[in-house]
Amino acid sequence: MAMVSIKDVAAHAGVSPGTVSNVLNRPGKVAPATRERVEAAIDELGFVRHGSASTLRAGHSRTIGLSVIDIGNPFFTEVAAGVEDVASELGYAVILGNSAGSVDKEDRNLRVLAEHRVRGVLITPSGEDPARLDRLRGHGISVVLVDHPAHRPDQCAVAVDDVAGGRAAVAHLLARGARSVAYVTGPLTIRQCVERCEGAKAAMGAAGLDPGDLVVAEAATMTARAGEKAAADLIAKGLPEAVFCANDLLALGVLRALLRSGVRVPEDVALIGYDDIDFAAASTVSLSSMRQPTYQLGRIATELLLDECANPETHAHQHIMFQPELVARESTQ
Amino acid sequence: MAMVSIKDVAAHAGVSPGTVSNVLNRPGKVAPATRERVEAAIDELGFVRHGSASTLRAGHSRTIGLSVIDIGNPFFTEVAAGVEDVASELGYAVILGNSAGSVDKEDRNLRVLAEHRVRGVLITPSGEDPARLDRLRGHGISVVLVDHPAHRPDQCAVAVDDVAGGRAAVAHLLARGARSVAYVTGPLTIRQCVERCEGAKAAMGAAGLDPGDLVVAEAATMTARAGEKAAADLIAKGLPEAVFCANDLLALGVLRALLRSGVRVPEDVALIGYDDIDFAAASTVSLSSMRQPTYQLGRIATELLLDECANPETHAHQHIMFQPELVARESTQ
DNA sequence: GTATGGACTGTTAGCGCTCACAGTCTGTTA
DNA sequence: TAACAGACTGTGAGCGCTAACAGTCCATAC
Repeated sequence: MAMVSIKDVAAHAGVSPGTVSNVLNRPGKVAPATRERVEAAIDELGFVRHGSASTLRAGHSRTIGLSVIDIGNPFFTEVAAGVEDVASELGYAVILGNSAGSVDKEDRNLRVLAEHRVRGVLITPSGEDPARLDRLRGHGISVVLVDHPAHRPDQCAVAVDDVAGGRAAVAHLLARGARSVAYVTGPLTIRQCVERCEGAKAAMGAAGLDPGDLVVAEAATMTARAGEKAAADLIAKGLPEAVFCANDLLALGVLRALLRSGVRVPEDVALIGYDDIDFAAASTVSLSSMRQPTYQLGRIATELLLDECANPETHAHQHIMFQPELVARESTQ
Repeated sequence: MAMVSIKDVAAHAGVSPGTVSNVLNRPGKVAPATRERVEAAIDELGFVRHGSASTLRAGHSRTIGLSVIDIGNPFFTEVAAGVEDVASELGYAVILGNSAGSVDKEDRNLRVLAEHRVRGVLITPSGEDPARLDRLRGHGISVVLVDHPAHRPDQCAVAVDDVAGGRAAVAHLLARGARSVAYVTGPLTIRQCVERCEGAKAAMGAAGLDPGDLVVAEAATMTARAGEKAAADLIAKGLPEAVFCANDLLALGVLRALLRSGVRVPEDVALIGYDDIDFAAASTVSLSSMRQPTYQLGRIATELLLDECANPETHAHQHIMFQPELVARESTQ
């Protein structure tokens, strides 16, 4: 309980506080014998550096912020795992912020991050207003966008090509012979949903079909339950030959509703999802999906961020755009 | 970029730095007119308090740590959501640590948390060595155990009764008429797996069966893939009438393997999982499971922790033990 | 006019650490 | 022997903020 400080360590090891600070931060600069003595003192006294004092004096912290839209979504969980792994390898702590889709909550979280003077922020923005992020940069906090294209050139961003993903998914359905396709989507306020839709229409056009014939069923949330409901609507209206869902949760819901209604997948209706979450492969009719390099997204974004922090002059901003990959399984066989 | 400090705000508003600090921390103590002037200055200058300086001087931060075993597991994700919600309501930031089941990594994470002088730590411990946690207490950091019984009386803990859960799950299977039961479990180094097993055996005994007849199939990980493999082994050895899985991921794997082998669920084999993750309800044969108040676990643990921080003298340590709840679905109908 | 008290506001001394710089000490060279 | 370089180590200022305390000012009472 007796808060042991660098001074206590110094006294115990018979050196000056500056030397203790050196063994902590620049161990090469201190004679091996001294270093060992200091390290022994640190162990004996159970000294732990006071991060705030260090941050205050040094002018920067060893902390980054991660702001995601929904920590309950396996997609973001995997991103977070990638972030956490890289950060922890490099001795950085991660402060987690969950915006839950609310721009207000996101703003509050960003404020907390700014107060902590985090070194940088990884964010999948909820809103489309870049000004809020520019404010962070005003505090010397670097920002890297995750699963979102860059707002500006002097900024890193790591994204996945959602238009290409939508195109590939629907092209796959059409290649199987389907001539009528429905797109079950989440709210069309979500950029990803819109772009996947664009891609889907492009694929229709490329196959000589009218893009306007794509049946779009918009669900309120991107959950399995919403998918079941959407499927019920489709059944009522008359089923298409194939269904493309904006994520796997929706697709699992659709799959379940179809099977219960006696519709065979893929014989009667082919089905493809998006994200390739673990459960896609594990469902009873295994689900075709568009795989995204989710964990890599987190890893690379973090590497870019920490490089930007470590080498502000030489750092080259990058806009990385991954291509999603088709994973064909039973549901489109 | 020009780091605006409390001093700049003071100068701009024509008051002293102490007054600015007062409007930040004790707004009641300052005259309304002055307060407004200061607040205007804060807005105009875009001032954001330097959290590290504040922490250093005040002696405590507004940050808590959360250390979980696997952020990829929906169970922990939901816990994290509960933690994040409460923390954010009270203006606390959450530093996330993922131990990935490694005691070493957990130790590293705890060290980072100690350096940050977090106010407290919420942890689902990987190892069973309480000494490591006691070291945190030595730095004045409160610890609340999550999904784990308390190590000591002067400590809060929030857990779920895993023995009762195992008992209820198997009792449910036996009540359906099953007379032979297999338990598909994760590594038996995991406390939860062991206790659910104990519960399962207790239920056998209570039904007049020999607890030693419980067939225990231990999988290397708690994933769907491991569940499939375990099911293949069971099929090879001869199927029991019912299967209890230590979590839903295992159960989904078992379900898939059984259906593919032409085994009907629940007609030929009844199946129950544990955790009641979203996908349990969404699987093709919907999965019976033991529901745990996961989100509440996170919320309540955080509330206890922050109460302990806010009222160290009056705070009463609590050991809360939730009871899991049986959710019967098609797989045990 | 003086005393008194209440309501604010200003002053000040660090919190624990880092970093630039100034010292010291040893061994080497002219 | 004196000068000097090289290798460490000590010194000290201060990062931005808070909280205790010491003013200041005005209204009221005597």
